Amino acid sequence: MSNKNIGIKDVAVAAGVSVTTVSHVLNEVSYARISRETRDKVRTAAEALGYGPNRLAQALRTQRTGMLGLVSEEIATTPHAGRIILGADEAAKARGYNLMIINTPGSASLESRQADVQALLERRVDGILYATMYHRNVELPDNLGNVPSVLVDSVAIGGNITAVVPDEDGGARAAVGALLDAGHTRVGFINNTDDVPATRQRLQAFRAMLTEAGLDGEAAPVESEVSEVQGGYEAAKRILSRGDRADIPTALFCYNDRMAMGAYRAAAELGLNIPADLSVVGFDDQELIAANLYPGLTTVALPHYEMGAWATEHLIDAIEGKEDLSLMALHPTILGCPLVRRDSVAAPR
Amino acid sequence: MSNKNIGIKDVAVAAGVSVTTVSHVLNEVSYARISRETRDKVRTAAEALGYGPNRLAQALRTQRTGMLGLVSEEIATTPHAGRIILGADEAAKARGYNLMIINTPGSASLESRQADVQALLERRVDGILYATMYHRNVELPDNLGNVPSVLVDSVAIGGNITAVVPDEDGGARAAVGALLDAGHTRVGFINNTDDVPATRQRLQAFRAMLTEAGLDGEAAPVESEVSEVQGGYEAAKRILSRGDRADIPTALFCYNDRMAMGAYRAAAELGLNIPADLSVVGFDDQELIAANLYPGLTTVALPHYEMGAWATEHLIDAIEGKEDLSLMALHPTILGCPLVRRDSVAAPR
DNA sequence: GGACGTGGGAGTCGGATGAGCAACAAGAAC
DNA sequence: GTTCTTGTTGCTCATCCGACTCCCACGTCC
Repeated sequence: MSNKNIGIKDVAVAAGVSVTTVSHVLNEVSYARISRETRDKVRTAAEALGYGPNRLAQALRTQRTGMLGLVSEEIATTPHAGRIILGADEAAKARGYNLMIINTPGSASLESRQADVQALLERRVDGILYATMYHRNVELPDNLGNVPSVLVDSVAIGGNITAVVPDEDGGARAAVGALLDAGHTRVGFINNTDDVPATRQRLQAFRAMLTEAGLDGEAAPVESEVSEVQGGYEAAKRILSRGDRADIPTALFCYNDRMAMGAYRAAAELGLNIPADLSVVGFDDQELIAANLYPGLTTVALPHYEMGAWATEHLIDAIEGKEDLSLMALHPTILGCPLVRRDSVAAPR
Repeated sequence: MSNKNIGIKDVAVAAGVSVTTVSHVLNEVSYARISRETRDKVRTAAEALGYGPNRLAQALRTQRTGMLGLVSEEIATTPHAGRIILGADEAAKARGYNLMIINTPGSASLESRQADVQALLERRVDGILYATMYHRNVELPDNLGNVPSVLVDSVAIGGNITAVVPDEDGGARAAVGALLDAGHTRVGFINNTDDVPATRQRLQAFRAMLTEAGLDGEAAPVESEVSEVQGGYEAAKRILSRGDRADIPTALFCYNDRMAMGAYRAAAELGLNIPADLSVVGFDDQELIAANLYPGLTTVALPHYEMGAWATEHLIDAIEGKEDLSLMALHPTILGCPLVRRDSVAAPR
């Protein structure tokens, strides 16, 4: 049906009016005074020809493309990027925008990132979303400042760009709280070794929660390893094989779901049943892992979808002049990390 | 530095030449005769101003946007989409193209898909990649025919559009072959219940391999369940609890990694050690699962990255007139599924 | 003769491109 | 040696891509 080369001009001819009129009608220009009959003629003709506007021409003239650039790190290696993209795509689509996506390796140089942004700029995207693969501090290419931009899942070194990040503290508190609520008094923390905000904030929240519950937060067992399954296994092994039986934790808070997966294996090898002998809670809510472990892993969800959507909403607001991003740039916006209850937490024996 | 509103015009003024000359120089137009000095002047001026072409204006004039549309199902719910996107993005970037991505729910209606394609068409993408979340037969929106298009990971009902799909048969043969090579003579198959090409082809390959090896392929145990962890668990439980001890398989080929994960649990409950008592091979190579199970799961990788890249390469070839897609539309192109060896296969006792 | 009600002309966004023009050199004709 | 062709080199003009939009032109009716 819809052949591609029908322009406003063709519609004008078909309807027997000028292109100006067609434009007025189709865009419902407020000050245009056009009779109902003419309007109908135009609409009918447009419909019949299967007319669709050439967004390029439109954009050239109006200086608005209706496109958002999204530069994302490691699209494929973590499932997280997918959820950010999804959140952004749905929010964008809802407001009539589309996404241009560029992938960049986590290891990319600043110049290469700058080139990515440049590509987006040349295509005149109305704004840019800059997403990282995990919550951290990033150095941004300076040409990012040329259009409204929002950072997703990280904050800029040097600040002053609007950013949205997960509530590490609240998430960790929810996780530890679930353990405490179940009645545990001896809980350990299996932490990551990377120097990222999450490592520090989760540890701090862990200790604080225990202390606030009247336990000795500073003395609670903490073991750090690389944040993978193997690291979780080793850390759990250590933490669960301490000298005095009465010192061994009955609950473990793990830095992420992968490490929790390792803890599951350690528990199995030690003959510990989850959750009867040992309660475990993770972090990330990676569906593939958390929902598929046995028993299902109670964990804390990172709001990737929500961050993508939030960033997109506010970026569009800024583009449309409904909001001033610079006002929000002072402090990153923090989005909640809800607890997802499955079956790995129970009361201690 | 690079302010955004510098056009070819500004460069022309700065260099003291006409815009035509600037255009000629910057695009290295072959028939343009311009002295070295002038060329240098122009380049220097462009550099100094931080000039970047307005791709919209360029596209409007040349009828080439250098953009590829990618409509992908369920970007976030499966990690597969991410790898297709990555393959497409890298291939596109290598040839100077960018990707416009639109997500569509697997359940989207034909009209909604058509609207997605329409959005891409209005932005005048040079071609479209249409990716599904798993290998299957899809009904395509008819406006897809308006630009060169390639189907990724599925074939069209009614055919005649170029498509690229995984080699189900070869992959399944590699998986079963690994088991046979290890010396197993009693191997079972845990299959999916969905009516998709993979279900049929893998089963057929399974039986054929056994028969070719001199075993009774038709009599080999096969259990079908929904293709999730739980289904794999149940199917494995059944297959491993058959009447006669001497009939119980010593090796299992699982429809996918999630089902294999279920088989791991069933084995553990039955006191079967992997791989000593039971060898297992999966399908999909979902990193999060396959590499993180203990022991690491030997599996078959789906070539998502490769399919994305292949589709993009050929799409661009078609766009640039180097190739005729209709010649390839007769049969889908099949890409290999390589075996990924980990530690879940060993010789039977 | 203003005020409406209707609608069209033409310039514009930024860059691409075929046609054309000036300047100068080499060769041809005388 | 002078003048005229013919050819090159070097660069510019004008137009176009498709839609938006400011401003003007009609005809009517009070």
